[in-house]
Amino acid sequence: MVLQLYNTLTRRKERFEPIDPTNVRMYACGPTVYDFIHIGNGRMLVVFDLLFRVLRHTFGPEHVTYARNITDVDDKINARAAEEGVAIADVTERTTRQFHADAAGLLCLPPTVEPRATGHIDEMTAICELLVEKGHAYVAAGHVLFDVPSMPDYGRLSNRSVEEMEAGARVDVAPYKRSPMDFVLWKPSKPGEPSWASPCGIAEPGRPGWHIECSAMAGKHLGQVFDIHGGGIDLVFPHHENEIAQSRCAHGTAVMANVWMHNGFLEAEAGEKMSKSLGNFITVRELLDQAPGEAGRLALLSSHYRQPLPWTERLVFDSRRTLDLWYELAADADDDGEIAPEVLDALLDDLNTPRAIAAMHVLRAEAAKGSSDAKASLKASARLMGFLQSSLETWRAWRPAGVTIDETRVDALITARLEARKRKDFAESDRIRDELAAMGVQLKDGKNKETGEFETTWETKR
RNA sequence: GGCCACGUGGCGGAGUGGUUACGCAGCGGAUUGCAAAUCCGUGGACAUCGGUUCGAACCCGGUCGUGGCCUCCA
Repeated sequence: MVLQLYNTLTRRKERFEPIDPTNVRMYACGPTVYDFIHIGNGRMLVVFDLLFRVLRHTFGPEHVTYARNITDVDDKINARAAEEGVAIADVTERTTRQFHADAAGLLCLPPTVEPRATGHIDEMTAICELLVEKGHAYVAAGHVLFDVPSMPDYGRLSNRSVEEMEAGARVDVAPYKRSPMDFVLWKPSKPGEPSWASPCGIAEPGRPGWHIECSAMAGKHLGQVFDIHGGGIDLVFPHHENEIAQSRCAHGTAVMANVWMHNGFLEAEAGEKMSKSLGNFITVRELLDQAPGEAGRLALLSSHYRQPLPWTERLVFDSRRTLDLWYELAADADDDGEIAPEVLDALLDDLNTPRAIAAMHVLRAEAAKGSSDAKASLKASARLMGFLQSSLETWRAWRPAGVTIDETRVDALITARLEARKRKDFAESDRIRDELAAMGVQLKDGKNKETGEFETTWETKR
């Protein structure tokens, strides 16, 4: 089985052929750092992290370069800083720290490189110069604007023609634009806004437009043409379309990236897109407060990445239960198990995570019946996908944010209950169980697998 | 208005021209002092109408419905 990926550019699933198998290069559009990310951003992180892991497995960990940028210059950041009365850098640094914690919380590996927009201003102005030089951009009223009609196949990624877009255009047409679809590469800064020396002979200082930072960073870290570019489906137009326009016209290449991948949306209740502007979102931080990160990760991978994913508390709950079973079983599994072919095949088939997870359920059942091969395979397969990343003890010790339980007291009560049970004093035994329940502790009676002895474990109520 | 997805059992969710997806819930059983947890087993589906085909949930067309993009957005 070879890796196949769905390519937005061709609207087909295609066999993945890297430009250079010793250096497979992928780029994903990371966050604009002005606030906590929400779980839709989390889905993108997890999906491309999984792809990163699959590529590393296929081509070797040292043969994959994953660039995921941080956009730290943007109007929303400026607005947030003004609102809080703090320096812009305070907002971007704090939010970047939060973002790193959230990404790690969802078990995402750090990308190979994590470029920041503000560190690539020179590359951005260079692209502006190049585009003006080549007749694909022009200067007007202190702006550098991309000249959309100068690019014959503009709109190929989103499958729309300039005429169509103009027909339904809701964009404000600034008077200095030659064509309504032209977009900003560089714009003047107002006093108090971050600013840099402008390119193309513009005297006033300015700042970059929205799309140019990705062209600059991808070009610098991955080259003029690279393998995979990803992001949320809402980025297809205009963001990725414009990135493509800038990069291809500046570099004179036929493509910017060979494969374009886009993940679908999370849906809030009523099948509505979850988004910041609608306000119907929950943050990754809130998710990580109420469930272990791996449960959130499993929930985010529970439908195929291109499909919409209805988000419910139930989904997170079920995901956590599933992981409970995997953790319990894998605890004493061999570390050198084989990744199950069914799991790997599913992942290689355009990251078919629901199929991979179904295969894991089958392995789990076999492992539960006593197959040590299945058990080791379950562990290896789960690890490939970014699960079972901690010990059983750590997994069990997870607590929701704000919940503190006096474990010494819990242990004492459990011991007292076991003694009461031995005396067949079930009234007392049940009373203690109720007392623990009131503390938010759920008891689980069972038999020790090895000794066969009766034993009681516990967890926080869910 | 233009472009693009999607419509599978109570819920979630893969798949696909002819054979079990899978999970949760339900039901039955095992276990348990009783629960919970766990384990085993099990019923139940392919929006609608036509067409192609020996055979379609899967291909084609119409209809109905839902959602997304076209503006900041993962």
